[in-house]
Amino acid sequence: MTPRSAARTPLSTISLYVLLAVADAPLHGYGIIKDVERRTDGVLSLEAGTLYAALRRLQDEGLIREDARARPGDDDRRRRYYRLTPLGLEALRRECARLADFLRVARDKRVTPAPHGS
Amino acid sequence: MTPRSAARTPLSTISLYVLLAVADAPLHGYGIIKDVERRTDGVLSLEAGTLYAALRRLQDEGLIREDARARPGDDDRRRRYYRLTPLGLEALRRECARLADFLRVARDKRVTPAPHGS
DNA sequence: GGAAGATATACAGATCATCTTATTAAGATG
DNA sequence: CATCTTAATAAGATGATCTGTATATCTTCC
Repeated sequence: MTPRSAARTPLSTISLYVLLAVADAPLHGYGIIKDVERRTDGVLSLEAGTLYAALRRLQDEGLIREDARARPGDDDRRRRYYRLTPLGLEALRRECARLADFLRVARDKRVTPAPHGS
Repeated sequence: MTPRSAARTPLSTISLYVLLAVADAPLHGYGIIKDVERRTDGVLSLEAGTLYAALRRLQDEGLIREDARARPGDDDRRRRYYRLTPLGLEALRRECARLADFLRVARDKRVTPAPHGS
């Protein structure tokens, strides 16, 4: 435990969406592509080559891992399921904090409207 | 190149921080580097080559433009000041909305703690 | 006023993530 | 069985970023 090794930061936009896609439940590659597409309204549409390369890197960095048991017995046998590791969750949280900081500055600079009174 | 409404999306992390740095007032290249470094606590430290290449791209896309008049008369003459264009502000706002969406999903998935309640 | 060091921009080459395209194969549809 | 969609993988191209170097200016100090 105590995974002190910091992942490369900041993570790329694609990596962030991949981590988010598998944050609550294991998901397979093709499902991740569709999940990201849907969540971003098509703004970020991952090509297969991009996604599977990213999955390999994220595995190598220990942020996700394959979870063969996550696939139901009656599911498509080609599917390979991935889940977030504790290290991956930690990285995702750290990046979320960075994004929140970014938005806070944007509000201070009047780029985005303040939540309530200005 | 007549930059029409849609900038390449999503913008890279570096581009986002550059746009944010010049969002409220014109700033010169070296100042942008220091601004980004400070804001991210050193997580994102731009090399000079990276920054000036990014500035050129952002100019080509019409998201920023050089503003010679922004330099005070008694200021370092080497400095070249850049400011956000209306198109750049629009792009930055759109990206902020995307980041906010991302964080909303992260909260829903219990990656980050909810602000309050629920 | 000359040397030294920090500031500021620019450019060239290398690296690596992402894009593009193609291939293979399993599952679904008719 | 022919075809479409789903699913994963690989190879080559592209392009953003990284590394290092060069050059010029400004500041400081002796």
